[in-house]
Amino acid sequence: MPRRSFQHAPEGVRRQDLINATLDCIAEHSLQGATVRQIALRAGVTAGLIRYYFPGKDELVHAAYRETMNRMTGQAKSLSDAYAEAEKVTPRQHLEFFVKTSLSPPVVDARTLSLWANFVSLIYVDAEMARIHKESYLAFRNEVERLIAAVFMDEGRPASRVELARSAIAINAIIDGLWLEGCLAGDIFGENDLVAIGIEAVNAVLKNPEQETP
Amino acid sequence: MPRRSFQHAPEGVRRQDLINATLDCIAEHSLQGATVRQIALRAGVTAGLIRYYFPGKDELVHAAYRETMNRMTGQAKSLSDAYAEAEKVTPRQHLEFFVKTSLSPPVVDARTLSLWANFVSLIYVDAEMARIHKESYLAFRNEVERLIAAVFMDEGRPASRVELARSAIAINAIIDGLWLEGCLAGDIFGENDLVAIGIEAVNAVLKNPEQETP
DNA sequence: GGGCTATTTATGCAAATGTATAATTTAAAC
DNA sequence: GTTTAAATTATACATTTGCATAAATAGCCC
Repeated sequence: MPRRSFQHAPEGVRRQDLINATLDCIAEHSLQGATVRQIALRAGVTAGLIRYYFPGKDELVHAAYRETMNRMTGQAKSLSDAYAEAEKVTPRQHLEFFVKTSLSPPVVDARTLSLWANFVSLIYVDAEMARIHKESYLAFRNEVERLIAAVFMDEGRPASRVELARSAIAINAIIDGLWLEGCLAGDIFGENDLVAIGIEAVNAVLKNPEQETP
Repeated sequence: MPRRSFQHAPEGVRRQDLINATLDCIAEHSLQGATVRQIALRAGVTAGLIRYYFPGKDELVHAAYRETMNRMTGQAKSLSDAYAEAEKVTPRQHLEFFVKTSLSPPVVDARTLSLWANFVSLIYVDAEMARIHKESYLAFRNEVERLIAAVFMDEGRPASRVELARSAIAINAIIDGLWLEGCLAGDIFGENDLVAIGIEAVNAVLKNPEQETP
């Protein structure tokens, strides 16, 4: 009885295949359904191979998490940066486009949320997952803060360090919250609604220069 | 060798014990760590008993999810309703208090987020979990909409049905997003910061009567 | 085209998991 | 005090899980 035939995969692609298969399994059947056998089946290899590319299943999941976050933040950032570069836009338009990208597919997507929730569920169990989370969270928030700082600067509004941070937190929350709603109940409102509401809310928060009413 | 001694539990308490034990296991060790044996150990009973109170493990998890969402939305709603009843407050103050409650412990809490993420990770796998999610999500959003409608009414601002819905979505997003940030990175900003930012952002969104700039 | 090494398959294993079932104990009913 | 029904424990079972290891294959180097 001959063994099944196979091919040697080129540099790095088998590794990537395994990561993609892991993401598929997690998104569709949750972590419980992402067994080494299911992952291997999906990747078109046998289960043993996983341990050739990764020390263990945990490390494969770590890699899958990093991949997911890189895709999510990368998508929004690179798309809106390319847009800002191509056309001559104001910082405010740049920020708006960033919001729009963050609130449109494929960032807003049931599958993306499923992956995200599965990974977040491991943050309190696995220290490495916590590290990856913290890293990607700060990356996203810094990006938001950068864009807001540019808006303030451009519009000649001096903003203190803490005021800037507060705005970033609020706007980050708006994006995150709408992203959640869009992913979870995407069928309820149309895609454009989400973007419009997001931009409107962000502008409302930014418009708020004086606060103290004595 | 005698069996271990035990007590008959009063009506409903054993069931509740099992649910609480399940929540503990999930919060601390994720769904993977919430095995029937671990749950039983935590509840101080033996594993077989679970199947006396629940048809299977799935149904126990469903019950645990319902419990969690009831606690979360119940907390914010009942606390702020009691507050509104006790003192004579304006609808705007009522809304602010609701925001405050939603952005303070125990709603904002690492454990709560851990539970929530674990449950959400099952939404796409388990139809009953999806039902529970949809139900509790709509309950929360309706509550927000109700509070906002009262504000509009009180301040004599006629708001169309869709305008109201849009405000509710945006404010809901602010609460959800800040809740997320607070749970995930609670150490970064103090508890009061979160509430202050939330109220400020909500007011900014509400302040925004006219939109179209021709 | 014959070796050589990296890559891949195949098989096995011990531990863990959800569930089923029978035996036993508690405590309420009478 | 017995009887009896409900609550609980104990044990067993078939599957599944991650991992280890040995055998086999593919494709490059010379």
